[in-house]
Amino acid sequence: MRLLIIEDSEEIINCIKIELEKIGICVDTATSGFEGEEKAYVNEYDIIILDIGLPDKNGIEILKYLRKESIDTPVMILTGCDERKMLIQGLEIGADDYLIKPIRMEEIVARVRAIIRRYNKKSNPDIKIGNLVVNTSTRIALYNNKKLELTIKEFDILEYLAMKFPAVISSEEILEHVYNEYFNPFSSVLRVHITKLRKKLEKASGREILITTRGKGYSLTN
Amino acid sequence: MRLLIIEDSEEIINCIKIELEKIGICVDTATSGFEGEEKAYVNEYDIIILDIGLPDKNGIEILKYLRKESIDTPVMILTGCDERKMLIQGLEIGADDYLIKPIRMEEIVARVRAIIRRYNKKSNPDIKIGNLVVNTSTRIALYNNKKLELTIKEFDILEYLAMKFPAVISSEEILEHVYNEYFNPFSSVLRVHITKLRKKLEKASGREILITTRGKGYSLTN
DNA sequence: AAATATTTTTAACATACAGTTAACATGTAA
DNA sequence: TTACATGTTAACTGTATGTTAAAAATATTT
Repeated sequence: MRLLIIEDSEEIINCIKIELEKIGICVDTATSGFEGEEKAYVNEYDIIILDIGLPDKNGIEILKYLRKESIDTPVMILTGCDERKMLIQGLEIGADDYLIKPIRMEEIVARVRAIIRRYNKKSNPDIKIGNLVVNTSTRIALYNNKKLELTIKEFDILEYLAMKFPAVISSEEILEHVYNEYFNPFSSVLRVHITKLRKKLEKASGREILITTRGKGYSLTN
Repeated sequence: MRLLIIEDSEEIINCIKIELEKIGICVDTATSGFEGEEKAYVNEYDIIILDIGLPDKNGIEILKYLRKESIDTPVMILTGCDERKMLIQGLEIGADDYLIKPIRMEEIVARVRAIIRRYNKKSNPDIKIGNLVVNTSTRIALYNNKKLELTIKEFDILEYLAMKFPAVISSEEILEHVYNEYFNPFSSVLRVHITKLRKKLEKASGREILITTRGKGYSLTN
């Protein structure tokens, strides 16, 4: 689960980030409207928390821009009590929730969780590739209806490859989605996870499911 | 089992709360429409009891809002005898039951039970998982027809896992349904209860019944 | 109302496992 | 052959979960 906060106050950012990371959410941050738009455009987030009162750019503009680019990520608006008018506008454009500052942290956490829950319920969670079934909401993967015992990271990787099937996905892209923005591209974590995941898939299917295309990346077969 | 009452009369709230807590339901309360919406949005309830005649906000509005946010928790409407028209509306929008004030308390209890059963699509209150029987109305759990001596909290946890069998349920979700809104998600209570419950189940069955799936949560086997 | 027993919660510590790192191995393309 | 990309293994680290004992809260008995 990956989230973007667009908020100019470093203090607020830090509080939110710490709380959300505690519950296993991967948090990216942007301290200006432009940076926020950029990141929201380039990366795929599950939730965006958006401050309306940014110095360089109006939060409503950002929201409009996102919806225009058909980025339909749920957006939660942060607003000071003097910015109520904008809030109404925001809700009309399609924000999913709002919070008025000053904020209680538990409240942020509770609401983010609520959004995630609802989002998971709505979306159709099964991805099927041949005999492989990946359920994104229960986070269970089956091969020939037999459960694969995957760790969190292994599942994350499999899920991402399954979502993008049959594309060949580069190591960088996988790392970017499974980790937050500050991952180390020279680390060997991914190679290790790939090895383990590949073994589990091969054991369950008796054949090669996770394929390497040298110089390009990884993909699944059906 | 966790329930929310949205009702402006403190007196009625207290009566209902006391009665329902007697049968092991964990009750949250809201004395205004806004507070009710807020709580229903943030927390996950198994049932909501909703008064139609609230001072600040029409009960029907609240129900509409909930359904729009795809909160599909069963809702039971409370109504005075002069508010019949609204009742019809409520049922159309998707209320699950209604009661006309003044209310007999046994009736509330009976109907709440009925809703729980209907919601779990069960005609009798027994949940059977292998040799384990969990009776949600007498709150007695048997293994091989022998009674398990469980405390209230242990039973609550077992009941919730049994209701969701064979799913793996996260610690958070269990806490959210077994405790009221003021629980601390970083506490170790659940781990302690799980340890004790697990021991009792193991002693009665001679094998492992309550399973941990690291990173995901707990589940029962049959 | 006090004394006692039971249950629940807290907190400190123990353990097991997933995640990561790093060193080394292997394979492939120029 | 060399250089680089990818694979493998094993040790290390950090985090999630398990355990225990004692404190706090609650229920029960006297």
